[in-house]
Amino acid sequence: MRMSGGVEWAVHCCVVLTDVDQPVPAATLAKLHDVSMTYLAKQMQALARAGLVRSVQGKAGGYVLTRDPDEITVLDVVVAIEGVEPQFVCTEIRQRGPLGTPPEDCRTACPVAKAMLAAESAWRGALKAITIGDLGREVNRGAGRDALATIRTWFGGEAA
Amino acid sequence: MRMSGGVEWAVHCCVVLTDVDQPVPAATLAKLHDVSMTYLAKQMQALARAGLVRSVQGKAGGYVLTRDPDEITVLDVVVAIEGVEPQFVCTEIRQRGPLGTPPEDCRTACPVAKAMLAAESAWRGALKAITIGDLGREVNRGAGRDALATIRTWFGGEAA
DNA sequence: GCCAGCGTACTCGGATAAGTCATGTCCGAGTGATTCAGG
DNA sequence: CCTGAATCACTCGGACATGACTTATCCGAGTACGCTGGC
Repeated sequence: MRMSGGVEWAVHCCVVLTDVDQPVPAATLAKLHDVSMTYLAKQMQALARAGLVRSVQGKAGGYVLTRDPDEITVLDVVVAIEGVEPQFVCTEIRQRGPLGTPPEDCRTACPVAKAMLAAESAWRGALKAITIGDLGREVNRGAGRDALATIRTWFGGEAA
Repeated sequence: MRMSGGVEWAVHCCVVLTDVDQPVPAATLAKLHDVSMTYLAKQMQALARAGLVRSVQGKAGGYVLTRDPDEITVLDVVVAIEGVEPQFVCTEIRQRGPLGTPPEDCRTACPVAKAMLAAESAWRGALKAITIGDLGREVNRGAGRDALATIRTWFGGEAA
């Protein structure tokens, strides 16, 4: 049950996209983080499909956030990359086998599934409570300076 | 990020082992749930390695819980099957690339990692709050009868 | 000096291989119950 | 009838194929910019 490593890249990319006013190409994002350019492109495509970022084609193209960073939760990014399928899927074991519970007695969810889904719900709730904007502010606070502005300036240098 | 399907089997097996007084072989557990006997054996091995169940060899052998069902949390079972590795591993992206944060500024954890780990912690907390004993009682309550006793009786018939 | 058209270079996007892990299976080692002979 | 050991059948345990998914990559489609030529 390991989370895709692409999620970490995607979240970081969203954070640095917080503070830009022009599209940033995937190649620049890859160079900034020193990761595989083509694979990161794949993650950005997923973000675009999910509607979190907007892709701009052409010479000065790239990616831009579609809405305010405070309106994008970490959960949104995770779901965009990992998909919407829940981590636990109940296969209704209780209905199988010689002593299987008859379907008419299965009005309520299987207790095992309930426990798993409750935990998953707690996980989602925690991810939903944090926005990309929060992360950006915390990055700046932790660095003791406006790190995002530095990156934005560097973006300008790369574009030129 | 899908959880192994074996976890569901393992939890159900632990629940039915709640109420037995003699070892139950993996073959019987597989027949009860109508699942692959050999693969379920693998899961039971993992539970034994984790110390949740005790294996008894020989003719009347099988598996028994090692401690009170109320002392075994669902998290214990999940960890036994899935392993202890966290679902999210921070690769310290912030330290890489031309604008990487210098290590001396990385005293505190990366905000992205902090968010992910907080969510994972919430997930673990929810799983830890539910015990195998809880699930057994809920199964009986949902069925409106002592379903576990029925299974125990059936175990006796299988052994004979 | 201004405008239209064209070429170009840069961007994303989906389709395509390789590696890794979960899934599913098999056979050998070990052990407790049974059985059977002897006292 | 009791005791003891040898046998036997049944159990677990780890080593071995298979398939799906994540990871990583490539090439083609599309578009905005910049240049050139004409007005």
